[in-house]
Amino acid sequence: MISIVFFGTPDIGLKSLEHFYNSDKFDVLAVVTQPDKPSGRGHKLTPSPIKQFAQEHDIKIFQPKSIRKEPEIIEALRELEPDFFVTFAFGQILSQEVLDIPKYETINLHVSLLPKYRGANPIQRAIMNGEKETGICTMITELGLDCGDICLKYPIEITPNMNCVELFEICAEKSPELLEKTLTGLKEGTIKPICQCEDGVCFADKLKKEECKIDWTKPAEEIHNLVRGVYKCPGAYFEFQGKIIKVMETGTVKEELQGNCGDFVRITKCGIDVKTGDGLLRLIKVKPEGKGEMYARDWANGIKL
RNA sequence: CGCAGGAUGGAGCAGUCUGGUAGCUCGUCGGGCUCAUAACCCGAAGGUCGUUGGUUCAAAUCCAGCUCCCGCAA
Repeated sequence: MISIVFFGTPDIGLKSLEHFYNSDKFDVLAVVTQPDKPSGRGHKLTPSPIKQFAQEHDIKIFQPKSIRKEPEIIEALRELEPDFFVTFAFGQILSQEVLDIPKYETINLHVSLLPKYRGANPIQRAIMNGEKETGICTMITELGLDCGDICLKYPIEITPNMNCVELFEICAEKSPELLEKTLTGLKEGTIKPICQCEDGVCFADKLKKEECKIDWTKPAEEIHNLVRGVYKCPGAYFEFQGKIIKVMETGTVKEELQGNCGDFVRITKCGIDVKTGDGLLRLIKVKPEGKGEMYARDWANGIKL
């Protein structure tokens, strides 16, 4: 029996927490998650998905504003005498004092092939940059940003039209097994964590809203990568007649037609072809402000393009 | 009580202000044209206008409640 405390906030970690909870090899002593935040329409106070799971299954919950500055919570965690801390998209930086609590280690799961894409938005950034492959890996948590020694890696192929939500799901799906192998391997001493090579380091900065606005002078391929990289969170968009039009699904067309960048140069059953800096971008599904998701063709139809 | 928009045949919309026969562009089905088509022509089916109540001779339209969808913001 391996005892753990799970640190996580969004739903990408749910499957992993669930796996630990249901496994008879693990004992989830507690969950640490971000405080409830006002969210959604009406700004209602909403608990994190991890907290909701913990509530439903009577797992002890800690919600520090900042775990480094709350000695009572640190003390309470220490009294649990856990074997491991597991962090997965927790959203707060731990202190050395916290890292030292577990009997073995504090393990972080990061959704990239480190040392590439350290930081906040590795999944989206990998797609935006047109990567063909990414992955998940477990590491010994150290004070710096995603810089600890690597335990295990699992590569994941990024297919040409995959969007970030699909990739999120694959990562969430594959994580429980990797975490389990990591913890059991570390406990048995069969895993020797390896230092990250500093050569390939790059960072996945937090997404800014402005980055999601489509620049039609860029190549179609690049815009396509943006669209699927930021799909639904928050979504690539452009403005049309004063309204924000989110672009949900696109394709690229290797063809050049007369027109200026951003012009709708052709409308067919398949969608709206937009002139870009290089090639055409085919809008397949869009979501106009205040409306639901719809085929680009239907949108064009309704506004009589 | 954070700020808005919306619900009308299968899809996307107009009509609502100023109450009076349900409209447009697509799709579907049938027929025609064409070497052919995502093109064109002819015809047809398909809607108790989100829901409940109120006002009225008469409500998609005006008034009130409810449900659901959804953008911003956080």
